[in-house]
Amino acid sequence: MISVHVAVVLKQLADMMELKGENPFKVNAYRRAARAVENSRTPLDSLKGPEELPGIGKGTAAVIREIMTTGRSEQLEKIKSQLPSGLPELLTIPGLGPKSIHVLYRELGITGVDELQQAVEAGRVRHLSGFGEKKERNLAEGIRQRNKRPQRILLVQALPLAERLQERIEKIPHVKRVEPAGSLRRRKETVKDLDFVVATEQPRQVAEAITAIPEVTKVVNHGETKVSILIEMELVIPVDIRLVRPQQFVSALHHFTGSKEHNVRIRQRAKELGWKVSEYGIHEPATDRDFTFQDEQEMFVKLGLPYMEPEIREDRGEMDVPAERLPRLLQRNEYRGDLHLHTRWSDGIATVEEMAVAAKKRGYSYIAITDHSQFLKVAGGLTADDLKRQREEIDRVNEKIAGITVLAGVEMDILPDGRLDYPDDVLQELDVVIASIHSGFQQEKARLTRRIIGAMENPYVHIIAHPTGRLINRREPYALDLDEVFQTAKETGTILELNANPFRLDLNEQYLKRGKEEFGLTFSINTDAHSPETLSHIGMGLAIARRGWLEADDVINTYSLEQLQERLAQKWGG
DNA sequence: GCCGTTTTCGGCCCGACTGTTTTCAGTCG
Repeated sequence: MISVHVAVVLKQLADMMELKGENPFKVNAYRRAARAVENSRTPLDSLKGPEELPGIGKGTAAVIREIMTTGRSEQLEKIKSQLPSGLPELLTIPGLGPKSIHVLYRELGITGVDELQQAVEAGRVRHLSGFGEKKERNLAEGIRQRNKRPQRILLVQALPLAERLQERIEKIPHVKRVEPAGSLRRRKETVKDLDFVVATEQPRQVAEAITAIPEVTKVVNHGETKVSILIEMELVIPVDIRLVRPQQFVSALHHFTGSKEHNVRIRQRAKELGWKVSEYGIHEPATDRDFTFQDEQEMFVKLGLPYMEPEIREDRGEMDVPAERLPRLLQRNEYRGDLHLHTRWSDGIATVEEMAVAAKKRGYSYIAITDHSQFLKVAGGLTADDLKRQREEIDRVNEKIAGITVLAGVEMDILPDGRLDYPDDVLQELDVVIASIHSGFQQEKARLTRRIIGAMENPYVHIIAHPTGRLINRREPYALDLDEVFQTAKETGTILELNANPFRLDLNEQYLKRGKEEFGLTFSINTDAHSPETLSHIGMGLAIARRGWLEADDVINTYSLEQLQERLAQKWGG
């Protein structure tokens, strides 16, 4: 985890140097170094030296070594002592960048958001060079927006909104094609806004029509080829729409799908080949020719690259590994069964049979019923005796319904003191034992880590559910030494879950990638569904798994029932 | 600060939009 800390410090250093007005290329060099450290398949302490990573030379390597030995950077401390501590937070105000912050600080002595707000209200900002009345008003609005702190929108909420809006735009005359792009297309766990690319020969007319959509509550920007609006459907969400000619559509779609970092690498690549990539196509200056494409595959081929799915376009190695090392990402139809489901026996709303029928409809070959254990009284946790009676019901369902196998399992609490909620002789009787934490979130890192590791060391515990306990926008992950957890998972053959609940998505994509690449771990993707409807959340889980570079072999839910049982049994072998 | 089958110096991804300027800087994605 040392790499994570080093990357954080390097990014801080870059931010502070930017505010100080350092050479932007120097600032960028530190940002690139931070990314290189973050995305390296090999952790820093396993390298001969930081210089092995691309973009890291003598200077940055020395800073990294310092952070690795002392935990801090003297250079950063020094800049921090020169610049007021409130400046970096000014960067979070939309429309305000390092240059303007520098002027505000130099001319008005502004060192924080509150002071800026006062200066704006007093009308002192408009007189600065490069500022004016309009800019001052925009700043006031920017501060308001920042203070509202718009939460990022969950992917599961954004997807249906995007679909509805897409249908709206498709109906506008002269629209030839419209597709969502941006982080939504890359399937990030949350999105800030929706991006669309529209193909049309009549951009002005179409732009007009878009601003006239009834749900549009505000037109933020309205240029020749770009419209920014606020849409109010179930919630208010910013939407950016780019209008291009039909032959430019594919390049524009690629460009606005991003990520920004991926695009930078793509353009560098093109430049090496003597071309220029923009949202309009590939330009060859030598011959003054322009290339456009029928689909994205064609564009990647032109650049001599293998096709990269939107989910991995993050500059997290996809541009650096050889084509054969790019993952064959997990597909929806490879997923054969959900291993973490609740029923009325605890806090679910459906019966075992109803869950089995719904799962069969989705084409699954098996499921596991894993209700809560006795400790979780608020959720109606089951006693050992309840489990026996539930097993009888599961047996009956298995006899009644053909074509799907229902496994008997449990989601057992790891108690606050680290003990497990059932003795081994109870666990031994079950097909699938999931262990998880629902209490003592505030405990210290060592203690929480020990609780999870203790559970993994039990020979009957197959899976650790939602390992970090985070809830997106609601609760931070609890303190955990994940390196230790990953190491123990590897040694004991314990499987870690990617919980597909849209608020959890836990493990997150970066942990999945690291767990796979550094530790060779196997994962299980489960919905934790409490109703037949929420079985559909598996889509979110699959999306995050793909963003974590997972392939079918990395996920036990793609195994046949036989393979699955064999893999679960490996736990006994240690 | 980093980097080099054109380079050890002079570059470093590209374009739209806004608001401030009268030809462009700053910000954003």
